[in-house]
Amino acid sequence: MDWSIQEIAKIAGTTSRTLRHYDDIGLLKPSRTGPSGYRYYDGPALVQLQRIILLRELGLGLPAIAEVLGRETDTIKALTSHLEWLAREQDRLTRQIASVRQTIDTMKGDGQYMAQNMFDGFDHTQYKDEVEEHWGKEAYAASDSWWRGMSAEEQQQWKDRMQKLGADWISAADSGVSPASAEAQDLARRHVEWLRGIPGTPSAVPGGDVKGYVTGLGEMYVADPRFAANYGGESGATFVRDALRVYAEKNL
Amino acid sequence: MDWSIQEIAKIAGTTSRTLRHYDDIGLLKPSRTGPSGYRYYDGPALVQLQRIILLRELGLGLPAIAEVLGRETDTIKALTSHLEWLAREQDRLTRQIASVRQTIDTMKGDGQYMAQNMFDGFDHTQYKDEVEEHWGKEAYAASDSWWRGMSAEEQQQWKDRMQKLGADWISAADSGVSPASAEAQDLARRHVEWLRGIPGTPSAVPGGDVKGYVTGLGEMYVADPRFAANYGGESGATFVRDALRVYAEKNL
DNA sequence: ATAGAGGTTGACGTTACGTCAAGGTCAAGA
DNA sequence: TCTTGACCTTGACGTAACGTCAACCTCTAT
Repeated sequence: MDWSIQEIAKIAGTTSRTLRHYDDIGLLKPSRTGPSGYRYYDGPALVQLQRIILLRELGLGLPAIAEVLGRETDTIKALTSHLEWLAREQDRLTRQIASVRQTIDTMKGDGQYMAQNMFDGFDHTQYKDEVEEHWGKEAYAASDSWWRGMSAEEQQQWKDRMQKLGADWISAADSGVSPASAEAQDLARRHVEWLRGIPGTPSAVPGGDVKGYVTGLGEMYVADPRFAANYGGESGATFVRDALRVYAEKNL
Repeated sequence: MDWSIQEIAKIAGTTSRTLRHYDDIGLLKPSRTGPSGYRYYDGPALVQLQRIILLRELGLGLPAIAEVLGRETDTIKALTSHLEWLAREQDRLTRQIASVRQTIDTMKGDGQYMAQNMFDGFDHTQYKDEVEEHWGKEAYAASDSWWRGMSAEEQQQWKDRMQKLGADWISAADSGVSPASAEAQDLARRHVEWLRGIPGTPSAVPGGDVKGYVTGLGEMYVADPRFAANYGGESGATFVRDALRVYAEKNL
C-alpha cells in the first residue's frame, strides 16, 4: 500500500514540488517508481518525510537534515549547533533593530539624541564596530580610553564644545555665506582644532593624513543622517563638508 | 576629481563587485564612464554610495533603498516598515528557539517533559499552530476549552491516565510481543477509547474518520520525537503505530 | 474512446553579491 | 617604445529551498 506524490504531500502537509525537490537532491527517494516515472511513497517514506518536515520547521537546512537522516550526525548535536546559530541570528537582529530605531529617532529630529552622543556624533559603545571599521581598532581603543579617562565634568565640557560648534555651523549655513567665506573657513579651522583633540585619529598623530581624514569626515557628515543631524540635516552637512574641503586644500 | 571603482570601494568600505552590481541594477550609476568602459565616481556619487551602505547595514533591501533614493518613499517610512518586519523576524526566531530547545530537551529524555505536557503529548499553548494545522482550528478550540474547563484535579487525573497508558505501551513493546497480539490490541482499544475523550478530534464526533485519524496519529508518533518520547522512543512508537494500524483495520 | 485530473522533466525567478574566467587598458620603468 | 603588472570589462555560475509556468505524457472513470 502506497501513495501518489500528491497524496503523501497532503498527508504530510507539504507540496508535490517539495517532494520532487527532495528526490532531486537525494534527501528522500520515493519507495517505488512506476514504469511511467510516477513516484510512489510507502509508510516508512512517510515517516522520513514527517521527520524532515519537523526538522525543517525547526529551521534546519536540508544538508544538515540529510546528515541526521544518514546517521552521520546525532540529531541532538545538529540541533544544538543549530540553536547556537539561531541565538547569533537573534542577537544580530536585536542589534539591528536598535540601530534602526536610533536612526529613525535621529531623523525625526529627536533633540535628545545629540545631547546623548559624543565623539563627533557617535556614542562609542553603540557604534563600536562602525568606528573600528572606518578608522581602525587602535583608533577606537585610543579614543575610548581617552573618553573614559575624562571626568563627567570634562565630558560635559567636551559635549558643550561640540554643541557650540554644531550650532555655529548651522547658523553659518543658514546665513547664506559661501563655504569659502572667511566665517566658514574660521569654523573649519575650529573644527579641525577640535578634531585634533580626539586621540587615535589621524588629526591627532604627527604625520597623520589629516587632509584625507578631514575631507573623508566631511563626506561622512553628508552621507550619514546620524552625523548630518548634528549640522542641521543634509544641507547643513553639505555646507560643512564643502567648507572643510576648501580648508583642507588650502591649509593641510 | 574622481575615483576609480576600486578607490571608492575602499573609501566607502565595500567591493568593486558591489559597485558593478549597483550599476547593473541601476541603483548607483558611475558619474562618468571612460572610453574604455572604465567606471569613475565623483563626490556626490560617493555620498549616495555611503547612504546606500548605511541603509544596507540597517538591513534594508536594495529595491527599498532605490525607492528612498529616488525620493519616491520617505526614508522614515521605509525604515519604520522595515522595523516592523525586523520585529516579526525576531518574534519568529524567538519561537523557533523555544521549539528547538523543547525538542532537544525531549530527546535528551527529560522526564519532566512528559509530566508537564498533556493533550496526547502536546501542550496546547506551546503547539497551538501545529495542532491547528494538523487537525483544524475547530479541533484546537474545542479541545482547548475542554481542557481549560477541567479542574486541576481532573487535569491531573487525565495526565495520570495518559502516563499509565504510555507506561503500559512501553512495557508491552519491551516484552517482545507482536503488535497484533491480544495484549497490544487491548492497549490499542484503550488508546482509542482514551482518544474519544478528547473533544474536537475525529474520534470524538459521530461520523468522524476515526480510522484515518488513528492510523495517521500512529505515523505521527513515530515521526515526531516529541511524541515518540511518550512511548519510549522510536522503537516504542513504531510498536504503538503498528498495533494501532492493526486495530484500526479490524475494528474501525 | 475521451475528458479531466494528475504526473514528468526542464528551466527561470528569488537576494545580493562572491568568485572565477577570458581578455582589454593604464601607468610606469627599462 | 616596449613591456609588465595592476586594474578594468563583460559574462556566467553558485547560493537556499522551493514557487511557478510550460510542454507534454499518464491514469482513471465514464
